[in-house]
Amino acid sequence: MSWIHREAMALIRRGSVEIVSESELLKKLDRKKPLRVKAGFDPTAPDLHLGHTVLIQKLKHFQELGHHVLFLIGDFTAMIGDPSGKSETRKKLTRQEVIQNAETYKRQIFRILHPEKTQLVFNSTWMDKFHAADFVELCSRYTVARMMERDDFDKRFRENRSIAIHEFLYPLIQGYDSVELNADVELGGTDQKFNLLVGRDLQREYGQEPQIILTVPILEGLDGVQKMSKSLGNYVGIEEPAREMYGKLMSISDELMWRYFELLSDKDLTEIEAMRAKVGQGKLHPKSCKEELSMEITARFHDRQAAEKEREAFNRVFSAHERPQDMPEFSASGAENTKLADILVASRLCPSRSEAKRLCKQKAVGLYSGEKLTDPEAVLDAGEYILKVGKKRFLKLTVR
RNA sequence: GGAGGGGUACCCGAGUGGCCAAAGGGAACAGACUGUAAAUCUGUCGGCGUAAGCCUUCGGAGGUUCGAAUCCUCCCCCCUCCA
Repeated sequence: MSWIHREAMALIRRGSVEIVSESELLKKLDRKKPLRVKAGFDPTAPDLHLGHTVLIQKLKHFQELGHHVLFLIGDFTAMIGDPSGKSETRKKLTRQEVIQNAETYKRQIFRILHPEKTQLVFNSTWMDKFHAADFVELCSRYTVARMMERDDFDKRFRENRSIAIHEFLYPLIQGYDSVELNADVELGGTDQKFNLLVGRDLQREYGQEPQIILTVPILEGLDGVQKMSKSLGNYVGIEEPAREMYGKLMSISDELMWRYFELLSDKDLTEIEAMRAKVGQGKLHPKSCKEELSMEITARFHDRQAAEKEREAFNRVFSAHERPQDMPEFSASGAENTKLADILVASRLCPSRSEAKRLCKQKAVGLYSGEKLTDPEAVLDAGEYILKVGKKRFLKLTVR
């Protein structure tokens, strides 16, 4: 292997779980032609989070190596409906919604990918023209037995749980997309391995050279246990404000921090290991590592300055226990409107009066000076206050 | 086509006439401890009301009853088995 390949392979391997197969990939690289690198996305969830970026970063690596990225939006697949799971059937999307979601995707992925090196494709482009006969033809290229090799199908079958016929079609269509695109490489999460492999088989069936498949890990969410997903609420969206992003990252556990370093950071793996060792020996405080991580990620989606600003704000509020420099403002006037509980609700610091009363009782409401306000019915005198609810909710209040 | 099981608060799940705003767990929120970490402990966790209490909620719509998440009728949805 030439040194150029060695370098390229190192970048490609980083953070990947499996490559099928490396030797085939080397052969493709040898031809010195840009590879066609495919990854598919569901158009129904255009709110990307850090979990998606593991894969997108990998696409970027390929771009940096001069390859061609095909960002596939599975709009045809999505229009049929949701395949797996017991969850409620996903509503069908209109053409209009798909286009709109695609725009959102573009806005989000181009925070990472190079727009000029990325080709957006929709599988409806070719699937809409697919005839029933074509479909039968496609189905004839694969067997039930092979389909049943997929873990979840096998498991569900053995447990007498239902498998809808169309669920078999998804891997086939996804695989056929690779045929249509003549993909050299397809990326996906480890949970996609089966589907990716079907792509290889189908390409062979249709007389193409099989694609290389590269799987990346599924990122754990903020809870450190379940996979990051919007519906579980354990995610960091890539379009979130810098403050949210930085704050969420600072709140992850130390253990999870290393995982995030490995999968999300661009930091050298050996450096990460060295850092981890130092923390283990007590020579380095984990918080400073976490700051570095949070800074890097926040800066990636915003910029260095914004990240720096949030680090300061964070330390100011939570370490030095000072107030943040910017906070929402609210003014109230008239005896009727200056009861504490009413102000808390009107300023949206609390969702309801009951909640406000509860928090008062729990000594969660106070002034910035430290004085606790435990009576929700108290009427505030005219003046300026800085209200604090819990640790992170602040309000600049003016009472007239 | 036949037989059966089920739909309960953000999620899982107990509850089969009043003691049910509804056990338990998870999530979340707050307090203590901290590095807003984790872990742990404590408390809260539908709304309105200072409170007594009132209102809304147990798939949907009706009904029985002094009183229904619980009983009856119809409807909608999910699942399993047999064919």
